[in-house]
Amino acid sequence: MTFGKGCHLHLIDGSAYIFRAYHALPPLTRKSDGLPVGAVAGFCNILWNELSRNGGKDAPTHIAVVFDYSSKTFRNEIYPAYKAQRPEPPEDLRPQFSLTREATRAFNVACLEADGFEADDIIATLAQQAVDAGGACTIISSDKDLMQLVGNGILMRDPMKDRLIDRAEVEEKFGVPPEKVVDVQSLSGDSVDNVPGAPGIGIKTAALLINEYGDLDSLLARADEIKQPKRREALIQNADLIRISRQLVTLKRDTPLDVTLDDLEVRAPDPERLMAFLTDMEFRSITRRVAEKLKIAPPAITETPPATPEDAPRPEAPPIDPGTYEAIRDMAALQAWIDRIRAAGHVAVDTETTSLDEMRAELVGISLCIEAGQAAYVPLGHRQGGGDLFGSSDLVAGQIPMEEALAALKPVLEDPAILKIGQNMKYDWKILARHGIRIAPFDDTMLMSYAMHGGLHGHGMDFLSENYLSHIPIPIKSLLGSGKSAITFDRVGIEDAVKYAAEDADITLRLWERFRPDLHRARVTTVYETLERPLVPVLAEMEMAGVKVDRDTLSRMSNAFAQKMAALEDEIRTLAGADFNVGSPKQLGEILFDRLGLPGGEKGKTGAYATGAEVLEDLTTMEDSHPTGARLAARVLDWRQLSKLKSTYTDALQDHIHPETGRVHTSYVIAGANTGRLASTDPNLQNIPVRTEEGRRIREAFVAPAGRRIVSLDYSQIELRILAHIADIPALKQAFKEGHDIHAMTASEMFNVPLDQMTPDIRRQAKAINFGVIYGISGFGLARNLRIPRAEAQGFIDRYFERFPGIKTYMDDTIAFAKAHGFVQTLFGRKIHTPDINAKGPGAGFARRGAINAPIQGTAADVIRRAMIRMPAAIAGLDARMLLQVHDELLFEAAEDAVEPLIARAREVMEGAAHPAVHLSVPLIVDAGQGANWAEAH
DNA sequence: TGCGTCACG
DNA sequence: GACGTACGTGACGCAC
Repeated sequence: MTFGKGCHLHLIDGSAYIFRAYHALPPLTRKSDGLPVGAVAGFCNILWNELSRNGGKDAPTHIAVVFDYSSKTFRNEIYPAYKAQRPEPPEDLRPQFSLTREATRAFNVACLEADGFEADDIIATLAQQAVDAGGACTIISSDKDLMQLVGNGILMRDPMKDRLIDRAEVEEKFGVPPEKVVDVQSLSGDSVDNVPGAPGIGIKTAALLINEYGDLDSLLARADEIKQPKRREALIQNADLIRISRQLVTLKRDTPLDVTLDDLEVRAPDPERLMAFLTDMEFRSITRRVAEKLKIAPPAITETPPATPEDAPRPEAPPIDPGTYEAIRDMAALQAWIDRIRAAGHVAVDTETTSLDEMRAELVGISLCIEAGQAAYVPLGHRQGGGDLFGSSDLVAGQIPMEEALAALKPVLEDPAILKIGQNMKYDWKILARHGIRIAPFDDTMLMSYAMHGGLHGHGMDFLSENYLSHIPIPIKSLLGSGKSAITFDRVGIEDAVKYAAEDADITLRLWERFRPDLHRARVTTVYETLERPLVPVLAEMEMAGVKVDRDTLSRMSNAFAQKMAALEDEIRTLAGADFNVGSPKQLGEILFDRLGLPGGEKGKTGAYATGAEVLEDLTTMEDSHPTGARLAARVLDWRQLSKLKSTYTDALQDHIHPETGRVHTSYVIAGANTGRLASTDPNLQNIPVRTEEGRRIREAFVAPAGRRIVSLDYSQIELRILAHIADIPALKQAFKEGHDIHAMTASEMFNVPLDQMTPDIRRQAKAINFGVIYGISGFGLARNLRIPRAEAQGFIDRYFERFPGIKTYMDDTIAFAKAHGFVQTLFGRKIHTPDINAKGPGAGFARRGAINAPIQGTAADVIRRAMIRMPAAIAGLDARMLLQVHDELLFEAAEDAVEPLIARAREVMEGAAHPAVHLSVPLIVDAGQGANWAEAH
């Protein structure tokens, strides 16, 4: 039904519901595992009451529940203090936010939120759309901030008092009609939300003034006419603040939304899905009430607490049998599946393509799964086996035309009320984005596993299936072959493809069913929902944007390197007196230590001499005793540097320039690094040289297109700042607050050297110690790094611990925590498991240092993830985009006149990224640069 | 495929 | 008392 005259939209203020439910009910926890669910129970009750209200003339034809997305909105850009001193939600409420959204979907009601906007803005926008379309709208809320909307077909209803709020009611509260509520609020301000207003003027006075002068602008223009001196001055002095206040309190009626009114049509809940949710929450009375109303038998709720998550009772699922999967070959069959998906409210999705490179891959088919064992595959791009010289060939018959199938699936994949489930969703998201489809909302089983099992094992589907479902999936090699004779998926026969592809969707769905309750039990729902899942579209957009790389610059550098290398090779062979492969460590070792008889040759476990940079650097100091060997070692070091730069960078990067975009598109691995860091692959753009002058020039090839600039922002000393906070070191915190040179301060403290007598060498030693602390310092490691005797290094460490005793306490406490729990945590709750922490032997050292480092490195990783997730909304409207992340640095490309505002906004987001979840006791500082290329910007 | 090496934070 | 060690990554070439 198209929304129009006679339609009635109900908009429920979900966030207000949650807080009301939370405060109205005693703290209630789920019996089996103690998960706090009181607010969810209250929310379900209110929502169910709302949905079961008897018809009548105000019965909704369309309905949605609207939530706040986060505490940071566009209003913070206008006025940073806005809602800033809002208290943190209580600890036992936080995990319930996501559950209420799940509840909303379980009731089959559209669940809306928008990054950068308040729920009130979405409500204002949809209400306006509803009346513009000739329909009516009822807002279910008692929030006074929404009262400005009342009138012209928009009503409010207080859900608690069950009372209508009409124009008269608003006028009673504010002393003015709804259209002038904004004017009154601008003057009176709001101490709870930190809206400044004019000091000394409350609602009563404000209404009086507005009624006298007509509206706010007239009032401000004629402020000097006010008789009372205090009021007059308050208005004249604070005219700007009042205008800012107006911007803050005025609800945005044109919030960008990805749904239309038609998407919000009332749908009956799917009894099975709703019951599954309610029984999973262990809500006895609501389950019974809902079951009665739906005329079904209420399922039993088991309350036996599981001994461990692994022993939790699992619902019976049929065995995985690829023989039962369906091939969807015509629109009728596809439509039937779409209907089933809509009824289920969720679907596991997997795309099959011709390549693992999302920017080059062509879509071949899509598999779908609604419940365990119920899976299907839609072949779209399968081709005849042979093909001509150019690899092109005809499509196999019996496939729905791709555009037609995608047009039918797009509304489902983008429907806010249908949850899409994937394994490594960033891949499928990018493939479908290239066909104009933006998947939302979604869950990702890989990221769920990462949040729960980080540090325990990998999170690829094959491993997860075998480990958690005891099922080994069909190997892709059995279809594609391997090596030179490997084929692409479009050449796989459709019958085989159905089995393989649909099985993947089936497995994904089963993993999701299993992981969903586990996520709550492991207390990592917030990590998953705030640090993992929202990163997917952000990274996908960055990867698709790519970074422009200038081929000519790289090519010229490659040629120059080749010439220098050839000259070095000649010299090396002359010095060696033999022809050998300089690139072979084995041959080089034999030349140095056997043929030339240099001392210090040590063979490793493979029987080869070690020839690493450290070994060669030692040899270069033997100019007196072994002049030939010393010079040979020096030349090899030079050659190695050039060889690295050429093979890994100037040559390889050229091969990664995309033929159509002319840009390099890396791929970030979200669930790769144990600590929460991202990893960059194909190519790795997180290790582009910078430490040597020659290497740094490679960054000149990373350029901005004409008229644009590269902008780089990076956190200054973020890990040391986090260490100072976590370990609570007053001296370090003080130094950061006052903006001192932290390494110099450390040196001064440790070596009793006044700051004005600091030498670079003493500072360098202190810097090495500071880094060593982050890495889980050892006397041996520090000695090797500083090239000093081990006893001396140990003396430094002892002294450091003496001066900063909190560091030692942090280390000991962290190890003890890891031994007791089997994991350590970041400030944001990310868990990093430490399975080897109780190991005996040399492995124990690694595990201990890893446990010390992980909370620090991981917290820094969490901070920049939070910044990245907020960044798109923060820079919306600027001609600028985020391109790369390098652990503590974000790289952007921007139009020249957008550079300044970009730096201002991005810096604010990055420096404030820990808020509001964590209040760091040290400031985070971000440095910024810009230029025509990365070398200039950094 | 494993190892050594070396690029980055 | 000896073991072996700074933390976290990915890509390349060689040797098997």
